[in-house]
Amino acid sequence: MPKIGMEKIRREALIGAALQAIHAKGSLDVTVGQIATRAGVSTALAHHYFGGKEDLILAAMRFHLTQLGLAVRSATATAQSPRARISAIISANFDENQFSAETISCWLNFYVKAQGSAPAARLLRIYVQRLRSNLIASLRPLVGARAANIAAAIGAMIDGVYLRQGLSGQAPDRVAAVRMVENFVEMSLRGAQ
Amino acid sequence: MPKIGMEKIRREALIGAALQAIHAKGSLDVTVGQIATRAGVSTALAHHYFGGKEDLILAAMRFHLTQLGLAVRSATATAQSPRARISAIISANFDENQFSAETISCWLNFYVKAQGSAPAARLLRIYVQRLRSNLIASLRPLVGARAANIAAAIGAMIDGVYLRQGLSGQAPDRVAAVRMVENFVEMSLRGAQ
DNA sequence: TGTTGTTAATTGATCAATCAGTCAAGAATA
DNA sequence: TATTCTTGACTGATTGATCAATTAACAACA
Repeated sequence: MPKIGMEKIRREALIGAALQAIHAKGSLDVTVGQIATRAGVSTALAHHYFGGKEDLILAAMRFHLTQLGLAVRSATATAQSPRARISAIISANFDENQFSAETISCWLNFYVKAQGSAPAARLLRIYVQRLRSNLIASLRPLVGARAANIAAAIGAMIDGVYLRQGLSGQAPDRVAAVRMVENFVEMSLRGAQ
Repeated sequence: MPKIGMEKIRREALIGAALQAIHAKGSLDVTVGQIATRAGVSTALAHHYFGGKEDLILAAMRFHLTQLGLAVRSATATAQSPRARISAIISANFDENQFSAETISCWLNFYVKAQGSAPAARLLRIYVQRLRSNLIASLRPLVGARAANIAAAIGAMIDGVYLRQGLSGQAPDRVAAVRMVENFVEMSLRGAQ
């Protein structure tokens, strides 16, 4: 029963289905057919709206990138100090939506995809860059020139926690994750004069 | 011109070729044919010696796991104190062989594979577990009960550095990597009483 | 030494399965 | 009717895996 203005609905459904499928299989090696079926449409329709598998995957990446961006902006909006902004950034990176089993396995797969796909690498670099500049902006008033190094370490630690969470097979522990990174931040700030 | 005793030679050649191919493509999505050609043998021979693609990939994982284990053991052998042993472990994880573009992209792919393959997950957990217990053993005399948390953070940071190195596309900077982790260790030890 | 049988090593050819992408035609709405 | 939406059916290409057949090394023996 075709209706008017289905494009947006279908695209969103297909992106959601792609993310589900990636998580379910733990790999980007999902067929367009599996994604389409999950979205309740035909393979041909997926191609019709996205042109090809590659573009569908990239759209799924962009979706998560946007979600994370929104979470960070929302969390930092109410922060009243540089220190509070740092905590808000960290907290947003580990919030319920980002630090879930499904999202984690998708990010992990995107990282691997980036090794062989220039567009995917570009998208991931946006994430890295954005996190980095957000952190540095908040760190500089507190630690000056050390901001860059500390930001890099925080970023690596966050990514590492994601990586290991994906491997553990256990339910993500947001509190422990935040505590680990916050502890590092505290030590880094204390180490500054 | 078949000779006797080729099995060991062929297996090593195929494992090496698999690692090269994985790095070259940046993905585990390499065909048995590509690997076999790189090793200078036929597809059928690869199957003959490894049973199937899965086993060949797992053998390649085991190879890196062994190499890393040897590097750590060799580095810690001469360490005269718990603190020195920690540095030796970190240094080994970032030595020339481990922290190379080829090895990094392989590890990254293995992490993803572990999400959908129980045997691969088991192998990776060996690595995580071994690093963890090595670190804790050396940390406990220095920081007591905080050892477990610090070890987890060090492990996450190491993995995170690998992850980001894979994405950067630049030549690995071992010195900077070691400095970042060592700096965290220093802060953690100073934070102990 | 020459002959013969046995085992190890290796491959070309091929199969069955899977998949991304295409297209023309059908169905619903305006 | 024109437009939008949707799909079944199909294809060209790829891939992991299999297997019968070939070649060479080796061993026992005459």
